[in-house]
Amino acid sequence: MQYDKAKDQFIQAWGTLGSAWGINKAMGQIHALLLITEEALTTEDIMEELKISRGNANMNLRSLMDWGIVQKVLKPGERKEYFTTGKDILELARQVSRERRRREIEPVMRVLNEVQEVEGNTPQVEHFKKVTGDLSGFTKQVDGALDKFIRSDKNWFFQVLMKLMR
Amino acid sequence: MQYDKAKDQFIQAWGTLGSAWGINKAMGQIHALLLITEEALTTEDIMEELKISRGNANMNLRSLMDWGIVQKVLKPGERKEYFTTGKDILELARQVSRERRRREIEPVMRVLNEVQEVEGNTPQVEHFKKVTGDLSGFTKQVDGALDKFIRSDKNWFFQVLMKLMR
DNA sequence: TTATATTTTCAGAAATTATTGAAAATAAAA
DNA sequence: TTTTATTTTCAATAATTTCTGAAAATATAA
Repeated sequence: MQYDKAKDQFIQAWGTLGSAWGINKAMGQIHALLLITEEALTTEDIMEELKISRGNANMNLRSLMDWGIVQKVLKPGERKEYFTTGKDILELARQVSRERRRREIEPVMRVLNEVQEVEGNTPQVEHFKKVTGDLSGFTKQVDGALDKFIRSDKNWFFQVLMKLMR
Repeated sequence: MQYDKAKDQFIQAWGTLGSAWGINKAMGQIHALLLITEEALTTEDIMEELKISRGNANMNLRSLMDWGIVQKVLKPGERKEYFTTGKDILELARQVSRERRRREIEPVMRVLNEVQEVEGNTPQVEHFKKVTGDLSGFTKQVDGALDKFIRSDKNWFFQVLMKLMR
């Protein structure tokens, strides 16, 4: 397979995966492009490669920086800003976990705790408390494991995976 | 907190969480409603509770059945169809994992394998192979662990979580 | 200071996704 | 069979999200 073809397929796939997981397609594509490019790129490079507008590129680069997975690089004596992303996949997974935990798991846990305060002891209410309690318990467990993963080092992760597989 | 308020908050939160993870809001809300309702519900019940149209309810119920997390219940002597969802949260997580694996992880792994076949040995191509190779390796590991989880029983899961936490 | 390069913003347009509602299809009952 | 209940489909519409492009803001150089 030709490099340009492979590159395009990868960028496309990364964008599609993003969409399926609630991430803007362009955001996924920019990330993919930065991943496979060793050097940092300018907004214009990205606009050109992905055929998107300046506004679009700028907005999604900002989002990626908000997620903490893309960094601005300033080159001495250059006026333009360059962008790059870390190439360590495990660190990437860790950062995405960290953000999703903060953005989605935490709010859901807050609601689950709140609604547990429901009044009454009809079967209906009891069932509601049971289900939301179960969800809350499960979420807490996952959250704890995720926290451990986020704080962990490379070795820990692979050791755990090994344990899991046996 | 009043039951109706708690119920509404929970349904709302479940819909929002769904959206953030690439699942249609109404789908999440229907699932939430079925979760907290012990008895099976008809399409009309759902339309009324969530104030959505028949088409919408029908479409999203079908999607939920495609995901394997909602079941049709036929009541003897009744013409209407009823719908319900399993109340076991761990089993729910397992089923969602199973489907996401099939729908998203598998296609991505296929692409990652394909693009590894890229020709050339320029630094650019070498870097591309390195990054997609790393991604592929990471994905395989996660996929394996997920597979184990899907096939596992309740005890296994909690034992693993315990190990993870210590 | 003024000129120039670069980034950011944001209103409007385009594209995508979700929803409605009524007609068509299906299935059970009479 | 016909009638009635119920589900499914789908074209039209609405809502939401994404994208554009040009103007405004910012920053650097002259």
